[in-house]
Formats: sequence, structure tokens, C-alpha cells
Amino acid sequence: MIEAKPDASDAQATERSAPETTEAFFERLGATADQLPKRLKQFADFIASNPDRVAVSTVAELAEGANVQPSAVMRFCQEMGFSGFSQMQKLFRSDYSQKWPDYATRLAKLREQGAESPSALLAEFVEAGRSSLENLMTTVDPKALQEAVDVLARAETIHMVGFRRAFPVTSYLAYAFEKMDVPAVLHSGIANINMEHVIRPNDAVIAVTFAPYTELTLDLTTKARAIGADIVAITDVVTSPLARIKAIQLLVSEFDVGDFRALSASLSLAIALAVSVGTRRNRNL
Amino acid sequence: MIEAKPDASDAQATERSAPETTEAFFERLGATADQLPKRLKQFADFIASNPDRVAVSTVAELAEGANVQPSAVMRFCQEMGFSGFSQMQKLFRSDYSQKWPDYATRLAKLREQGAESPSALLAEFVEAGRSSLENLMTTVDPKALQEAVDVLARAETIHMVGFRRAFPVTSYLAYAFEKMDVPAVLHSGIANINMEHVIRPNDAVIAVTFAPYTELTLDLTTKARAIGADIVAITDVVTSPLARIKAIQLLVSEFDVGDFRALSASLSLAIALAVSVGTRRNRNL
DNA sequence: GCTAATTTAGAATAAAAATTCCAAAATCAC
DNA sequence: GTGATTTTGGAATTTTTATTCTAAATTAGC
Repeated sequence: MIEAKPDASDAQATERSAPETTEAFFERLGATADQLPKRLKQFADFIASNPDRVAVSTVAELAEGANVQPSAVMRFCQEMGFSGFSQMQKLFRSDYSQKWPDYATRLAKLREQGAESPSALLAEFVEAGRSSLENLMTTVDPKALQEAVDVLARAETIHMVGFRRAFPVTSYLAYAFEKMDVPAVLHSGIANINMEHVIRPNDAVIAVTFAPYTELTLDLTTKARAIGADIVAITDVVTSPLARIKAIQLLVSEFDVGDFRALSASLSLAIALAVSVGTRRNRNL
Repeated sequence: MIEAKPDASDAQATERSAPETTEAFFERLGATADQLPKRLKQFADFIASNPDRVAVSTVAELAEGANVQPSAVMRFCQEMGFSGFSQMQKLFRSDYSQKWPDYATRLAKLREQGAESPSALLAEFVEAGRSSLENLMTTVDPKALQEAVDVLARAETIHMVGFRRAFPVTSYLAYAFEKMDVPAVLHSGIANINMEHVIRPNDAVIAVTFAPYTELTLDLTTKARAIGADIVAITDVVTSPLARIKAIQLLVSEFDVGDFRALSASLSLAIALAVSVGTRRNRNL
């Protein structure tokens, strides 16, 4: 009936405020775990060894996994300083999702403020580039990459197709292949000469295109596919039109800053691909 | 009241059965995306570029992110062969726990699997790129950057000069300037036509070159300087030959992987420069 | 071994989320 | 243009999930 005197909760006050990162959460967990009641300790142990489940499970599922009652889970969450399970799960979810949401909202804010000094803008592109690179490691499928290297190492001639914002990527590929003596043709679109007939059945095409997809790239690639050439696509999402023609897809998601992107991830992927192909081909000489 | 006769669903049967892995899901998505109605396609694009959100979001959240109604999300899920969103999310959630290991451990793993696997090489380039970007913020002098923007915003026409490994940088600058309606000329070296006479005293030149410096770039730039044009140099070290001709120098140090580099830093610097110049010029209209 | 305080289990309730439904709008075929 | 068909938006409904509550069990202090 009578509450504990208010000042007694002072000591708990710090303990009661919710952790703001999962690191802080686990730190607190480690510090308080052994003065927890039996079932709560049991649950603490469970999520300590299954931290990845918190973001994607319900209370009931976690409770079952730890062999405790759902209400024990609730008590645990409150003990850790959260208002309930939902708040705790929110932390785990935001911490997980690769910092996409955080980054996106941060960018949006900066855009509103219009921090337009060149250095601030540069900082944005640097940040976007770093995040894009980090992401690249998760979006590129190692198997697809390996397959792409196989196909390109086997090809007689490699054709690079990509215009506008994709052109820096293809032109860098051209430079790399030239330096490694790999027979490769850069389709630059110069002089509007129709180059599709130089693509032979035993050739391979590296097509680079991002939304909005350049018509010419899709055209050339589709025709090359019809001839029988293999296609390796560097593109942004699986719904890209290149998916239809059975291309080997390497997915890159770049963060935009305003209407532009830094291309860091695309170029890193391209150069890694080129060097892999180059060393493979030269070893087989 | 009367159900469609069972055999009518035969054709749909294959289409209707739910994908069992996320790979299968995205494969199907790529194959069917363009024959989807507008809103469903819109949502398809959204989750194609934000696949990681599916496991940890509600229907309402995803719907808002894609700017569609929750019911559209439900229709999408059913179209893809799931009974509803819950079933689809279940798939993504079970797939999720494998992706939990963070960037650092993932990188370490990739390196382990043989120094020569394409993925390992990609990891190297990603790492190099991230380091280069980090460095960029310290090597680029904000004052020099500001000065470069001033000069370029004032110029009548901007000329971009840079060949071989620098060409991706200049070609991306050309793309950006074109998109922002800034009068700019890309000196591509095509057809060996001597373009130096198109550079006028009120013009500015962006010269991009890294060791070993391409003769042609130094030539063209020196001549432009003699005519009276301003020079902005994107280069690697202060001892670059461009230092002699009183160019505004923006220094970039890229980390090499073998004989190649990812160009992340150079491109980030270039695009930040271009966007700064573009917004400045368009504001002054 | 008894009493008081704490902890637990499970049911009851409240909140939130998924799913369905239907009228309105858009698109298509003629 | 007209009618038929598909697609869409939004509200209504159902289901799932989180949260609270209380009596029973356990534990700790004496």
C-alpha cells in the first residue's frame, strides 16, 4: 500500500532510464545479471546468447525459447529500464537495420538546413560513400561475384556498356582491363556508331546501369544476350530491367546526397571484378 | 459463392506457391516486377532497395516508406505467393539471423576464404576505399576547396582534363555539370584533335591527374594557364607537377590494392565540388 | 517453523497489428 | 465515348501480440 519512499528510488533512477544502444544494454545486463531473480536471470542468459532474436521475435516466442512465462519477459524489460517489451525491441530493431534509417533521416535534416558550404557537402559525400561501401559487403552475393569472374575469365572479348552516370564505372573498367592486357571494348556511344555487331557469341558483356535506366544500355545488352553472349550486370535493385534477361546480377546500393551519389561502391565492385578477372586470365596463359 | 474450379488455378499453382528462400523471392520479384500494377511495382522497388527492413517492420511502416496503402502491401504479398504479410515476414526473419554478424566480422570472414577469392579482393577494396574517404577529410584544405568553388562558379566555361585512371573522375564531372546546366567541356582526347584553343582566358580548368602523370594532361593544363585560365587541380601529392603552375590544389590520397585503387575519395571530392559549383551558379541566375 | 516479502504462473485485458472488404477511380477493349 | 475489368484507397473487422493483474508459490528473516 505504501510506496517505497521516493528518495529510495534515487539509486534506481539511473538504473531505470532505458539504455540507448545495444552496447549499453548488454553492459548493464552484465553488471546486474546476478542480482536478478531466478526466472529473470534465466531469461537474461537466454538473450545474452541469442541477441539476434530480439529484433524479430514476439514476447511469446522469446518466453518459450527461454522457458519462462511471457510475464517474466515483461518484468525483465522493466527491470532493465524499458517501459515494456516494445520499447526494448525498438532499440534492437533500429540498432540492427544497418543504420539506414538513421542515416536517411540525418541526411534529410541536413538538406532542410541547407548546410551548403563545400566542406559540409564533401563531408556528406564522404559519409554516404562510407555507408555505401559498408553496405556493399552485404548486398553483393559472393557466389554471384564468383560466377561473374568465371564467365568473364572465359570470354573471348569483354564488352563494357554503361552511359551517363554509369560511364565512370565502365571507363575505369576499360582502363583496368587495358592495363592487364585483357581484350576489352568500351562501348562509348561515340559518333552514334552501332557497335552491337562486334559482340560475338563467345563474348561477355558487363552492363552497368542505375535507375532511371538508360535505354541504350538495355537495348545493347538485350541484343547481346540474344546473340548468345553472357551478361554481367552491375545495377541497383533486383527489379532492374536487366533481371529479365538472365544476367548475373551484382547489386550495389549507393546512398544519394541530393540528386547525386558518390559511386564509391560501384567503382570498388568494378575494380575488384576487373582485377579478379585479370589475374585469373593471366594465370591461365 | 461458387469457387473458381480447382483446375483453373493450375496455371497459377507454380506462381502461387510461396518462395522458400529470400533468394528465390528476389528472383521471382525480378522476373515479375514489370508486369505488376503501379502501386505494387512501387512497393516492389521499395523492398528491393530496402530488403533489410522487411524483417523488422510492420505493414504500416513499410507502406509509409514506400508511399502506398497498407492494403497494397497485402496485395503485393499475395501476388508473390504468400498467404499474407505475416508469412512473408516469417521468411525474412528466419533468413535474418544469419545476417546478424556485423560489418567487421563479415569482412574478416571474407578475407579468410583465400586471399585470391573475388570476395576477399572486394573486401580489400572496400577497406581501402573507406580509409581513403576517412583520410580525404583531413587532406583536403577547406579554404582551397572554397576557393576552387569560387573560381569555378565565376568561370565562363569549365574544362575537364584527365585521362586514363583519372578519366572516370572527369567523365563523372561532365555528367554532373550537364545535369545542372553548367557549361562544361570534357576533354576526352578523342580523335587526337587538339582542343587547347577552345580554352579562353575567362575559363577554368579542372585537371585531374595522379602519378605517373599523363603528359597530355600537364601539357594542356600548362597551356591553359599561359592563356590565363584558372586551374583547379585534383591530384595526389603536393609535389605534383601541377604545383608549379599556381593551380588551386585539392589533395587526395587513395590507398592502393595491388596496382589499383578504388577512386572513392577522388570521386567524392569531384562530385562535392561539382554540386557546390552547380548550386552556386544556379543561385546567381 | 512461522511470518512477511518477493517472485512466479497463468488468466484477463488492452493495444496494436494484420487482413478483409467494398466503393471509387483508373485503365482497357471495343 | 461506353461498358467491362482491373486497380486503388481507406475504413471495418479479425487476429495477434503486448501488457496488466491477482492468487498461488517460493524464498528469506527471525
